[in-house]
Amino acid sequence: MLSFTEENHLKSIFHLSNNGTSSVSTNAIAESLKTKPPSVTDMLKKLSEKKLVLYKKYQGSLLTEKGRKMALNIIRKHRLWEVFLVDKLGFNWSEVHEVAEQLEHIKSKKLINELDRFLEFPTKDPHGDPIPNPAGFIKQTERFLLSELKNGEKGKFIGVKDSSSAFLKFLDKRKIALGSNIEVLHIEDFDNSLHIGLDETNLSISIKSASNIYVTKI
Amino acid sequence: MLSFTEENHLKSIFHLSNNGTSSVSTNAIAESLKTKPPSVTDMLKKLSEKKLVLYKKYQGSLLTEKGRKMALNIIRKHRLWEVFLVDKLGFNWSEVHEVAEQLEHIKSKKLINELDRFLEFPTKDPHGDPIPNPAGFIKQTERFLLSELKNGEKGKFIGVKDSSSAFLKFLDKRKIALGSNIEVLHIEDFDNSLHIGLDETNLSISIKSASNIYVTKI
DNA sequence: TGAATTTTTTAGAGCTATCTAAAAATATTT
DNA sequence: AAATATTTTTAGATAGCTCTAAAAAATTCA
Repeated sequence: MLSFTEENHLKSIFHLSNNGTSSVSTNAIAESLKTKPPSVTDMLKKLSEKKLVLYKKYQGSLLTEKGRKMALNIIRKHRLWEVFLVDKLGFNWSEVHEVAEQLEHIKSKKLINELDRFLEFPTKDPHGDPIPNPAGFIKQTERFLLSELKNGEKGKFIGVKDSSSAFLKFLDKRKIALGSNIEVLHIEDFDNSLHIGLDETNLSISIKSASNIYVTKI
Repeated sequence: MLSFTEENHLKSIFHLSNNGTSSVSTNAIAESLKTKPPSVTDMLKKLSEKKLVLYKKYQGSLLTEKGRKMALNIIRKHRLWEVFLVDKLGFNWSEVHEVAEQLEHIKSKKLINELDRFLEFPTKDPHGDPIPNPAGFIKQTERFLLSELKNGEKGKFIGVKDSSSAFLKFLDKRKIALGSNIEVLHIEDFDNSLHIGLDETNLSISIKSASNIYVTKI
């Protein structure tokens, strides 16, 4: 039985590691959990002993298959509760996260399976993220280039095609980050450049840039 | 913001004190929480500093009005979640307690008020216990133990005294459910066991069981 | 009422999770 | 490649909740 803190660390590592595929730095985990690096180091040792992460001093940490399954289970619970809050209780999608952060730690297999059934087996949460199945399998949603989206369509930024440092700096400067929601507001006729909505701001990017950005439709 | 442990102590004191009206012994609290008396003493000092209980060494403890309100709020949440689990997720009423024990500690006013509305403002939980309103007011109906009924009297089953899972299973097996109408047909002289009429069937139950069943007279 | 019993508290320790300050390792820059 | 900066770990401390063992107070009973 994992503690809340252990579960939160697993979840954080999962999110920071490209769904458990890459290695994550101690500082990144600390920042995402609003805690300090020494606390994370302690926890990594603990999770390593439980065979949930592979941890080597100064070398970052990587989820094991077991750890990845556990993280997916917590994420499954989090996202199902979000669906419940929005669909059944009328929460706004921006209000659900904090409450789901609490509900995701409730321990009861029956509860979560019955909730899943009650919600009629949803496949996406209110933010458009996929809900893992009970076995921890996550259906990869089809990805598109931002340049393939039509006027008015919305996408979530999930990756880049060519990850040259110049392009990554370009994205940083415009605050286009992994997970950003992007709406195509207008496509310019003469140069195919895109006017896009990003959080509260609007900006314009070239077709070349848009052809380098992967999104999932939401 | 109270911790889980603090909330559990308040709830325990409330239940042991006749709805917050009488004083409760340290040992009784320890037993009900499956913890040891020294832990309870520590907690009583803490709750006393927060003005939630009146505590004097060796004299037991009594909820303050503030403490009583807090206890009722936790009980409200517990019972609303029980209704949700039974009515919406199809839990058996003997399975809900353990999960509700976890759910009752979720902190979100909006969550519980929306849940209340979603459930259409129920007034009783699946065990027949009244659900306090948001202000902590609890409506009491006059209730009797089945063992207090005389020959020929009829009652409606509204709740149990001790809701141990063993006893709830006992009731399930005999199809004695909330709302069942029970008639006392005969009281056996030598062991005080009761012959009762239940819907279309008759059965016999021990005085011990009858002392655990609350009814309203009808 | 005085002795025995029970209840309750105190004292002291362990475990988890957190922190700050300082040391060690790694990465970056000139 | 050496100096500098950053990241990460270690060391040591604190707070919350728990325990056992022993002392203190209250209660029971003979």
